[in-house]
Amino acid sequence: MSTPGNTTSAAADMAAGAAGAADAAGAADDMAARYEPGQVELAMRTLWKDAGGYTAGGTRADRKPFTVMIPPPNVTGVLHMGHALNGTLQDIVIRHRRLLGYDVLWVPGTDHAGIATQAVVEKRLFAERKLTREQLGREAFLGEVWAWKQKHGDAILEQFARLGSSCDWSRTRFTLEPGMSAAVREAFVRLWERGLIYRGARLVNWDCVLQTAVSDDEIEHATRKGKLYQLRYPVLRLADGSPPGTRGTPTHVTVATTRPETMLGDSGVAVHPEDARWVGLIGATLRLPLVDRDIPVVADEGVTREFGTGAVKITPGHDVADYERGARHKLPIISLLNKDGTLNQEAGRFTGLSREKAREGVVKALDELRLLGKVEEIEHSVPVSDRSKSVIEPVVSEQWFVKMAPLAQPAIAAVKSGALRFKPERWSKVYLDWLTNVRDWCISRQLWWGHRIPVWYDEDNVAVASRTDLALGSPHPKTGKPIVRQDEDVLDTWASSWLWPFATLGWPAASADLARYYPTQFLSTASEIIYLWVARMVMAGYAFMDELPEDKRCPFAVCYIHATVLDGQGRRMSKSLGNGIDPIDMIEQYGADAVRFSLVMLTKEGQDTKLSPEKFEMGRNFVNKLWNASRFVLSRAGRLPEPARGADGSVAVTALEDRWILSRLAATIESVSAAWERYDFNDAAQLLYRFTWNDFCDWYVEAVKPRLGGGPDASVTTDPVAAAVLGRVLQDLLALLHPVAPFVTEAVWQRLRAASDKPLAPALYAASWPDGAGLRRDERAEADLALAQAVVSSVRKLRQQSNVAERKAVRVTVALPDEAAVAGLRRAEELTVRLGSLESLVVGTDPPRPAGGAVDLADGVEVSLDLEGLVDVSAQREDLQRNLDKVEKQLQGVAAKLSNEQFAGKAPAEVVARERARLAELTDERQRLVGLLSALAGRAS
RNA sequence: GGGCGCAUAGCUCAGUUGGUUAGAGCACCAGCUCGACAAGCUGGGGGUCGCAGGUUCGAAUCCUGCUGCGCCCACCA
Repeated sequence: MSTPGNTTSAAADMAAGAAGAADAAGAADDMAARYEPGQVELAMRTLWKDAGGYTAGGTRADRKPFTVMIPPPNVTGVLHMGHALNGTLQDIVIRHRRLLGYDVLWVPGTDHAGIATQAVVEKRLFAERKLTREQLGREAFLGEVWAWKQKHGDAILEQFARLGSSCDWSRTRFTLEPGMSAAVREAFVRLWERGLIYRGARLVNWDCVLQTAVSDDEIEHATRKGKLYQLRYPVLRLADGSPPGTRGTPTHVTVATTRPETMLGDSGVAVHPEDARWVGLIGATLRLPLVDRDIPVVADEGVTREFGTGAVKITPGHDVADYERGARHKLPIISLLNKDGTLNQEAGRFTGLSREKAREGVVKALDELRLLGKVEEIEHSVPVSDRSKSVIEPVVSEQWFVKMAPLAQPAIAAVKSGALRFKPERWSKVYLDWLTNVRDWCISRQLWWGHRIPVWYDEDNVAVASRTDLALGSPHPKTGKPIVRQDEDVLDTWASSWLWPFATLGWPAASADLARYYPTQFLSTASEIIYLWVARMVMAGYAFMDELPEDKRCPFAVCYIHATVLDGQGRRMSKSLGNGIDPIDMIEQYGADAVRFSLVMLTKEGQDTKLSPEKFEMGRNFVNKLWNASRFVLSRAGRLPEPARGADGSVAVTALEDRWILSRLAATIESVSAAWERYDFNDAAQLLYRFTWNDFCDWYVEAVKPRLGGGPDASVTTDPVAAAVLGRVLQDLLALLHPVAPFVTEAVWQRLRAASDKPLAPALYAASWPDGAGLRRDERAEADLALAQAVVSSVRKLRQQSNVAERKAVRVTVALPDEAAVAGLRRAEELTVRLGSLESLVVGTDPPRPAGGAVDLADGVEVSLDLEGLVDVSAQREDLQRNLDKVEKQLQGVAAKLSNEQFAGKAPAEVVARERARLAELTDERQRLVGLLSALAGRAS
């Protein structure tokens, strides 16, 4: 893969040039011992911005496109941890694909969030100027909202940028801008033409504070304390006209309700048709108290006999279940409420009262009439508006609806056919369940901030939808009569955001962007908007992109549902609880890379995660480790030459540690590439963490130190092979880490570039993904080095156990299980001696053990230190005994397994053989440990 | 009421299709100013994998039930 030199920009060159002078030693001069994220982030953002490389198309117009649409945050919003996580995941995908050479487009933008934004501005207007929107008027009020949007609306995008998000800022969109209006109107009119839009009086969720209808998906259910009241309605006459009490029938019907004031709007009572208690009353007429209305008793299968008294009052105007029940029995709908939640003239003497006052009044009045039964304290669930937190009232109101069932079909098929895949997969069930039971969508909102419904009426109230504005007085396209008004309402916010994947690309115009970047490949979002947004976008894709071939309509191929970020106690982070952790605070405290890396390390495939500020230390420490390792390489390795290649094209190295790290690098490139590709973000981060910290820093850098100049021994000069390997590993490592930690990797890259003899891309973000060229797995090097690691670790342990200073050279004898291992350790001898600070190393399958000394035995590797009486006998004994206990226990398990005939008969031969070998190893190890312990006992006495 | 998820070391979490000795970070203990890094280095201790059954030669892993916690959906008034 070639480095895309064509993305070179003068600015990046300049920044790179400034970062390091021609002499390599200077590359690390300006690197502080502690990584300072603030400075680096500012500099890198400037570099990226000036380079302009986030803009899609351009010199990459010949590449394969890869598109991601940001879930547009609300303009009113501030960045929270969910955004930070989601922004990080999307940026990882985008940066990874950019490095792979794709023409990536990540479209940023914001959502006008009708209700939320209007509420914020209304609140401020009242707080600052004591004005309501009605006092200001529609035009002036909208002016206020726009002014507010201009001033605060981009704050959240700026916060995304601080996180390092590499969005194409030149394509920033807003759901209420003119281009979106054209899309919204086109979509509305098309639905209208297809007969999928209708207006009707329906029971809707009414928010009495915001005075608008809200959709089912905008309400939440809160558990509140309340009372369950029993009300007694007197029987007026039975079905056949006979008086109450005839044939032993009850003289009153007792019903229960948590909202007694709604009884004013009752138009019937329902009982189960087979309920013995009430069967005689079916068809009877009741006299509804307080309003003296005559209402029937009807039989309804839907009534649960076991619940309460088995009789249910029916209030079709203010209860969803009753609305349907009332419709079944053709009962009149009585609306009791004004828009603000006060009672209207239907409420008789309670007219004008608030819901709460009316409730008190009704209860008191019924009590006085001795028609109030039992009153119980209960906990029940109450619908509450997401936005205003006020109790939602179901009310009957004229609204616009979209018929959803036809739109849902292709969206269901998309998941069933695999055109759309959820990750984690389980969310597809949630998505499908909603779509298969989808209800019609109430899309009108009684707000001002939003897309005005493109419907006009003539003097007879005949409605028509239009792509263009119809002037007052102009002829109605259907009736020819003059247009007298436009619909006052605006559309639900989601009626614009469901068009996001293509409206942002210019639809309904046939734009080049739309042709090139639709459909997108990846969408990452929160589970809570699967219904509100994800499902609707898929429906919209199939409904409006229908000129595209079937397989190009689905707006995204993968929908990744990210983890929910919870606080340290496992609660949702929310403003009201005040338990949120501000990502910007964290970025300032720990750095953007640390925030990104920590979030990815902490969230495994959409599993909810508990977060507390200290968690970011992990990322900060890691970034600092990488920074310092880089600082070391740049300051000690001198110029970094391009590694020489052998005849077979592989990097030519002979030193064990070189072969080993390149082998580990090959493995890491492969596994990390696969993990990013699969969107297994956490796996990739874990792999990178281990490779960077354990393989590269702990072992390779330590192993290679003596081959580098600039150290304590002035006579040592840098081995060019070591420098080449260091350069190569660092270069690839930076690229591998760049998607998750863009700032630090770019900052180091700029310096590496200055120190490297190989021509590197002027900026890492536009460089190329490591292709593993010249690298290969070297199993023998990995095995040999593992032996060295085992011996060195044992030596260190014995040193501590015996209080021998770390750098004091010791004589060591190692006994290994077989000749192959002996040969392996001999190949790693030089390294072992050096890293273990050994004076001498004797290796064999059964070498003569030093007379007195400390011994460690693990995994068949027996390491003895010749210490001549320095041994702390009790510590040794304790350690060996603990070891022996463990071995005994394991031995028992393995022996039991092997003596089980079933095991030998049924387990695969390979497994049985492995167990046999294990038995032999353990037996040998036990024998040795017993011997060592008895020898120790002899010495102690 | 229905659905989904979680329960593994003191804490936060990994643990692929069942198969040698269940891992990491933090915390803890002990020792380290060694020329990248104390945001560090080295070593160590710590888990009957929520409970009870079942399937299997073999279960943290698969099945059933239970308990606890969380989320989503739902018109039991």
